[in-house]
Amino acid sequence: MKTNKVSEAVIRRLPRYYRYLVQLAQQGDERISSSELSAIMGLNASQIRQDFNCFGGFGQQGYGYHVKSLLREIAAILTLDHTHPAIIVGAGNIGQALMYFEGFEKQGFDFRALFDVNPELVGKRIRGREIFHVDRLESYIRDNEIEIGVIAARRSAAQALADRMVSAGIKGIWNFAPLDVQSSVPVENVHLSDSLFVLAFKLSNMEAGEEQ
Amino acid sequence: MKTNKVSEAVIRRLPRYYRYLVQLAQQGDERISSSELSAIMGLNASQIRQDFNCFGGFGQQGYGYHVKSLLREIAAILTLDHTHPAIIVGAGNIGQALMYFEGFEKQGFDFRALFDVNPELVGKRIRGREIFHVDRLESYIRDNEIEIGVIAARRSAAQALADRMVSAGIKGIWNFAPLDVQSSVPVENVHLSDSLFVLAFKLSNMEAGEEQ
DNA sequence: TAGATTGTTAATCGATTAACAATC
DNA sequence: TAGATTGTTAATCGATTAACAATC
Repeated sequence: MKTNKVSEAVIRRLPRYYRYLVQLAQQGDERISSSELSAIMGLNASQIRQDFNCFGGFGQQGYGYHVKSLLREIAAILTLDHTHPAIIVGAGNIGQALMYFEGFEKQGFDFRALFDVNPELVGKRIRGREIFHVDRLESYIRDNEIEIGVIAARRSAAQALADRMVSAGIKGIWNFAPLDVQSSVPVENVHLSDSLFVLAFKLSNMEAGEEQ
Repeated sequence: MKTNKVSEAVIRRLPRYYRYLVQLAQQGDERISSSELSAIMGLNASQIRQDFNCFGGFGQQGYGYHVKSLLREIAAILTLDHTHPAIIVGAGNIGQALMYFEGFEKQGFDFRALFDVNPELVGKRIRGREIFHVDRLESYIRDNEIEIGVIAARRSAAQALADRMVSAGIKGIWNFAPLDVQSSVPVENVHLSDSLFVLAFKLSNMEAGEEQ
């Protein structure tokens, strides 16, 4: 698996391939060609082949792609074949909702603890995972070799929390606060309101039937 | 405001401009040039000018952009200057968490009701908004002229819910279920796990310090 | 007026799509 | 072998960036 320089566009399509391949595998499909997959996903077949070939050839001429093998390869590329220890900072509605997501756990994302400043929350448990005071953030990250830090805190606290987590050795940040967190480690900003605003824009500006 | 053909890339930058302009306005800045904004946002100044000029010229040669005016223009483009009646289908953790987001309401998104199939949830209220049985989905949408339908239901129910909402006259769908909902109206798919997978990929594949 | 900065056209870059030889 | 479909190179398309005349 040669991962030289994969463009952001390709990376963002990988989880989508993964989703469709899981579905194909579940319905028992053994093989699929790039053109069949392109029809299902609404992509171009060439693009699909180009994308897969960023990571090495997974197909076979005259046959196409073996669904299970391809799925395993994509899962490996996305590192879904190992566990990612994670914590959630901010035990409010978003933090708690994320903790209840069963899908993440199945995919190897292990949300081990929550952190909050609210003394009424500290000590409680969400889905069996303890809420600690945020004072213990750094030591917990170090002691448990946490990889991913989820920011589900208020906007004003987000950047400082990111800095603290990075200094404690976190490897990546999943940010739900409505600002662009800056960091030396990879950050994924989930801007829910940005997405809602784009929808609102399209509501008024797209002609009927323009969307797939 | 001439909105001819604005590319998806430009549309997705608009909420980001909006966020930064809100901040600039809050800290009392009166004017900003495209190059100053480009430095703050990590974009190219030409791109910023090109983006704004998709919607008409908001600036003034030799001066730059008046922050408040520009903010008002971007808000209008994103239709944040009027109210968007919305409902949430699925009163589980995600649905409830979205209902508790105060930011959306301030921006004109009015989540008026929730819907669920669970009889233990039906009749309860979340933040003052009633949870109805999903049987009443279509009539509620029609009677209250709901624009936006949020899908916070399980994957298996998502597509059928989308179809039902569209047939009842919904104008756009904000989908949190982990599949690509197909629809004749605009859809914004918020794929949380996709975003987490991208982060996991970058964790292993990005060299230190590659991220901004 | 001189200086600054936009609006806009032109150049570049990168991503998508097409084409086809390789090969199962 | 013939047919099918990949892997990969080449062409196209669109988005980003640069340049500069217009103008406040």
